[in-house]
Amino acid sequence: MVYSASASVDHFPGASHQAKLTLEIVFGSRVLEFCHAGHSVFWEGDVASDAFMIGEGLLRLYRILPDGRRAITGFAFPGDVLGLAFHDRYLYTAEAVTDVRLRRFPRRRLHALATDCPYLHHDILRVIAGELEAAQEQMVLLGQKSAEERVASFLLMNARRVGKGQAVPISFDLPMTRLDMADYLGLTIETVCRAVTKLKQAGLVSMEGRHKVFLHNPAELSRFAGLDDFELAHPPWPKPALPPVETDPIETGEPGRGGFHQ
Amino acid sequence: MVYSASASVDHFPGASHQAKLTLEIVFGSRVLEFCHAGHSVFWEGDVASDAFMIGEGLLRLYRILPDGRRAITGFAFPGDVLGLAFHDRYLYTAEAVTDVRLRRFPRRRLHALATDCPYLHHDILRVIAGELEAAQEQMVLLGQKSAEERVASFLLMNARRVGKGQAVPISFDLPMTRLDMADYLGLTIETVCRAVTKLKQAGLVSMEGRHKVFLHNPAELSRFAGLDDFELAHPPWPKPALPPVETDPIETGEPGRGGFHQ
DNA sequence: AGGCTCGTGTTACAAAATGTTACAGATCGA
DNA sequence: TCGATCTGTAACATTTTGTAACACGAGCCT
Repeated sequence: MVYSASASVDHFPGASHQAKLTLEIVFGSRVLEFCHAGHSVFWEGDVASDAFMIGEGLLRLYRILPDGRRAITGFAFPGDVLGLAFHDRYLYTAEAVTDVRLRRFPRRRLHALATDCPYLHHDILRVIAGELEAAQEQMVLLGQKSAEERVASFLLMNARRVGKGQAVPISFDLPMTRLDMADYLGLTIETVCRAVTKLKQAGLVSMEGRHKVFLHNPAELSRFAGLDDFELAHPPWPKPALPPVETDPIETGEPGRGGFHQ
Repeated sequence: MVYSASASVDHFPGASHQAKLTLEIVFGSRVLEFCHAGHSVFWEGDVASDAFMIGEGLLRLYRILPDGRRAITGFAFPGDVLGLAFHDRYLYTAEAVTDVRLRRFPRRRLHALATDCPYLHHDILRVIAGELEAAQEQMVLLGQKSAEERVASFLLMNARRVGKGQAVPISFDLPMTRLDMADYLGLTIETVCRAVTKLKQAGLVSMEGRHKVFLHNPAELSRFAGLDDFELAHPPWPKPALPPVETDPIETGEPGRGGFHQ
């Protein structure tokens, strides 16, 4: 599935206590492998033998329904780590959108190392927490947002990768196709196009070719996307607690909106 | 936010190597706390100090968008553990649908214990992998499935909790309201009602009151839900690998559907 | 270079699904 | 029992999709 430049080298024998291992260090010990655009790194249902760290390029992560519908559950960018939180088998297929360079590490051994190294353990949790946060965000998007809000959110999500401090207009590439965007956002290709057109007509966005995007008013776009503000659209942390935090240990919770009384 | 029956007792001092700790054991050392229906265990944005294991009852887990829309990202049932994979703050509000009994354990200390105990470490990963799998499943549901498919999937998801081997008709309770179901499935109350009505008219489902469900033809319902079969609808594992697994280390990946050539 | 062709992207309009609104019936707790 | 809340149904409005036609751009061939 992936072309290996050479045999793997292993710098972490046995289970000795490693002082300050991190994912960066652990994966850094492994050879770079290559995967060409359109080819898969692994398939949904495969035994999840390895975890992967992306070095360069873009992966689409997807599942296929029995009748052929495709759901893209995420994209993997450089620096992302895949496969830490799986059961025995991969939950999705990972396919290269562009040519990809990545490194692999045996999943079980990675967790064995983590048992001996608090740094690595913490690093793994950080990655998994990120995955879960992304999944939550996506559930909100898919369940509650309109087509245009989804597209706006998607653009902002990608803008975030290029750094927040960047001057307006914020520009970046979208290497994936419109079909990828549609399958990720739970829309059709046409609806994605229409939404992009509206955002362009509103002067919030412009494009150069099909994959280069400019955001001319991130703040307004954020409001449009159902987010409070561009800066808050993503970590460090979205927004402060909704109501004041209750610290009283005795029976202080408020009934929520639409509180349930049975 | 939660009523504590008494002060907590701690059976796990220091960082000594504990041979066979599990989540069950660790949480079992803590007192039962209570949270009444309609009240919250914690709020989105709170500092995530504790993890929780549900003893009895049902929680709804949700986030609120700036304009007031509510997205339920999941429900927590007895035996479920919450809060293992968070960053510093809770990603969602956890609110009791029914009266709930649960136990808490400091999150950081839980992970510290896991560093010394492979059993516990494995147990934590198992839980997190389950969370992520549920999130993936939900993303597919919200992004790709029709209203009726979503409701059918939801019923099957709940049916699974009562055990697979049960005789037809499979019966179980749905303690949550229609609004909860709607906010979980990305629909309105009315659409949920319409879908339930259609399933009843098709003879696949019947109800007794609003919260008791009977599934008369789980296999057919599964097909209807966009799943292969009821038994395969959920773990042990959904379905076999899509194509035969590739083991050749040299450049063997097949271009996927809609392969991208740039 | 010119011109073809194929995959991809865009737009318009009709069709379907879902959301809204309104109201009647059912359920549950006080 | 009552009242409040939740649920179910129907008519209508809106959003999204399906279909189809056409535009664009990269690569290929001559």
